[in-house]
Amino acid sequence: MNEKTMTRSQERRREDIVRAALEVFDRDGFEGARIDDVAAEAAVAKGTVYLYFKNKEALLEGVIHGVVKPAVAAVEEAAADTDMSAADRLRRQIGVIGKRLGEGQMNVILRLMIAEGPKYDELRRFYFREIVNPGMQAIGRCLADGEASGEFRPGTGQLHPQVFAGTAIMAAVWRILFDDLRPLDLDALLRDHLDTVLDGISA
Amino acid sequence: MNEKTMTRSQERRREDIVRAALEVFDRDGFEGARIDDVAAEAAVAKGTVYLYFKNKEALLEGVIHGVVKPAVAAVEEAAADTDMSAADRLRRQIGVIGKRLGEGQMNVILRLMIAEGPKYDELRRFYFREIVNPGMQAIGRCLADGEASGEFRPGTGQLHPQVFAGTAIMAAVWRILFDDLRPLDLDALLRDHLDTVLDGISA
Amino acid sequence: MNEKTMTRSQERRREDIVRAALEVFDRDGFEGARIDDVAAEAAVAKGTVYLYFKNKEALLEGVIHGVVKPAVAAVEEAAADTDMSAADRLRRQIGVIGKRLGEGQMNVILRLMIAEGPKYDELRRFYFREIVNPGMQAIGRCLADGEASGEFRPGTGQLHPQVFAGTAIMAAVWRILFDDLRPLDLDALLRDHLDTVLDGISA
Amino acid sequence: MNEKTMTRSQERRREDIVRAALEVFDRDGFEGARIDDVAAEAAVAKGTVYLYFKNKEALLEGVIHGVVKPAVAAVEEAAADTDMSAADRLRRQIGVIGKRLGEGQMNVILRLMIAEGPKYDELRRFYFREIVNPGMQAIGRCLADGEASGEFRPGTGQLHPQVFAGTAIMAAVWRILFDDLRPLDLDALLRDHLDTVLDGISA
DNA sequence: GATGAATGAGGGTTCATTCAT
DNA sequence: GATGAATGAACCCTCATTCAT
Repeated sequence: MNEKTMTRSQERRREDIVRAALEVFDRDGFEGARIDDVAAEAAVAKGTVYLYFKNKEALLEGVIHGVVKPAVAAVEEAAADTDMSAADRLRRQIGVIGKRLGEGQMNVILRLMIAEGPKYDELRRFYFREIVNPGMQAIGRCLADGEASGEFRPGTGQLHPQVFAGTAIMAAVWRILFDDLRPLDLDALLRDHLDTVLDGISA
Repeated sequence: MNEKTMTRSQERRREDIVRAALEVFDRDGFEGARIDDVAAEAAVAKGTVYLYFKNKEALLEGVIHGVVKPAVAAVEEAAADTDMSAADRLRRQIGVIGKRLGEGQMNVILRLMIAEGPKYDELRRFYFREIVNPGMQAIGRCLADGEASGEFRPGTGQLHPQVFAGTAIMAAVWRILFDDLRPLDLDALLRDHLDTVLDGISA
Repeated sequence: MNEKTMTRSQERRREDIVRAALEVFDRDGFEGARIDDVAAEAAVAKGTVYLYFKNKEALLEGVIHGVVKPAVAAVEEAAADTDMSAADRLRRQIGVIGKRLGEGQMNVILRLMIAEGPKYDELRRFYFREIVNPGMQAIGRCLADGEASGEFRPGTGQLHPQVFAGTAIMAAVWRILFDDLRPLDLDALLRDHLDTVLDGISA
Repeated sequence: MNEKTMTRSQERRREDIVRAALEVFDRDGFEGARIDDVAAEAAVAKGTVYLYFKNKEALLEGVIHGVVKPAVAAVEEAAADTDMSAADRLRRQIGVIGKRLGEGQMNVILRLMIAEGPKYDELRRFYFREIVNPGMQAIGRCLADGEASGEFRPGTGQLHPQVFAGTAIMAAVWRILFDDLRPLDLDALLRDHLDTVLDGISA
């Protein structure tokens, strides 16, 4: 099945399988997931999965790419908005990252990456290159711009961007592990975080 | 094998197995780990593993307990030190968490928890109860005490403790996934983080 | 697809498929051959193969028939030549068998027959009836005629024809298995064989 | 499972599996054989087969080695007997080969070699090196010795040994394919063959 | 008729767990 | 208690065959 020559209905089928795989991976983890279940969830025969993905690892890639690619667009779009103040840009940037990670699909991707990434080098590189690095750089630019404009105090541009993204990661991990034990108010958390760190860097 | 009636050498044996399992789980993940490999690494026969742990899940528990229990002590110890200023206590608290998560065994535990936690409820509860919740509470106490003493600005006691722990989690995840692609200076990162958030909450 | 009502181009298509199958069976064996590969080799779609052959076994039959039928004609033609001396007729007969088996397509057929024959009874019967038995009888007639005419010593007519065909079979098997390890000079081998056995039976 | 450190009962188990595999391979061919059936025939669990053979190919090797090795001894023993006349030595040599190939296990091996040999290079080389080449050389020595002693006519030493082994191969193939359609009297065939070729080369 | 995507039974292999020694 | 051979359920993947277009 050539990816370039897929018909409309084939593309839909491929998406069905990716969607099903995401769901099953979320429920059972990657190793624990059975292709049988993915197929059933996608309402296709087991063999059909292998028409679209050459093996289970390719399916994992498909799932991760499927979620990461649109997210890249969102991060880029947030970064492109350069009219606002540095603080507002930072708020927006962190907000986008936090929302994606704290809820929905990117949450599952993070879990898959942490669980399976160490075994699949190319996947780790892809994830770093496409989304993590650009995200860190976007934050870094906000910091540098804010310092340059005098909005943030001197030295802010040198801070690790991870300081500003950490809470979003924490929220994601919390959601994966403890959401039923102690639910987290994502918006309030991100607000606390931003208020605190922005106060910490404001001139 | 009753845990109460173990001889000295049996306890040592058990520890060998736990140590070996931690190593193999770190290398291959929990699902990817073979009991054969754990046994070989511990220099015992495969059947012996089952004398000390009734199945693979129990071995996972053993590994996690083995790392978490001493860490609990460290967190408690850090929290007990109430002579210092709130800021110093917070620095110390975050430092302990960050060091444990950013390097060494707790890093592996976090990965195991994120990967397998959703499948093993009791483990998640244990992890939350024993280490996460106490850690969050210890941070919360620092914040409340600092606010009460006027060291931190009003409202600080209401902030989510996750704001202060997030960077440590981020460091752990980074170490798991990207350490070879972009190494992280853990000390510098934690310093950036603490400087920023402490500035953000200081009165 | 009724074999009687095929158009010219359909017949050509069928032959293409048979030719392709012979090639793939030669390369991968019958069990190892994939219908996909046969179709690709014949430059038709996979489904098309099933328009001409109801299943893989029928394709095997088609391949074997396709090679055996013309060979039958050759054996018959060689047998029909009754003008020559018995020795010359025998030489010719063995030569035809040896050439067919030692090189080219009949070689592949022999391999397929030995590998798959035991599983496909009808095929074995066909092969025996159409080519093996007639071949043995043709040799037997040469021997009997030569004995009757005094050209061969008494008793020659009672000898097993297999004695005279064995070297050709050996050559075929050798070619299948050891051609790269120790190439065989087919003509020289057959000459040695004929010289020896003819000396052995000459009056 | 280390082959050197096997206990008596493990060796017996291994032999059981090899024996079972030979039987199933004989019945269904190598590709058609299911490990399940081999295990059942050997009265062990499927997994046990994999304790003794790392995969199906290794099992095929085990089967072939198991039959070829004792046969090598027989060929060597027959070749060692240098007291007899060249003709008797040749009779004996051909007899040993013919018996082995015409009946019993070597027959199955030949079928397996012809069917699967082309796919398993190492197996072909092993078979050639261990049994075919030594067999051909043993025959060649008989011929050369007989010529040297004047027992055989000049030039006999130059003849292809395959001329003398061919009928045995033919018998084997016949037995594989046509034994039910036209049974072969192996002893009579070999006698015919030897009488004929020995007459053909006698001085 | 021709196509090739879809199907799903089947089989090789792995590995957690058991148990006889 | 310690061992490691034995077990068999489970699962990924292949590929002959079908069938909607």
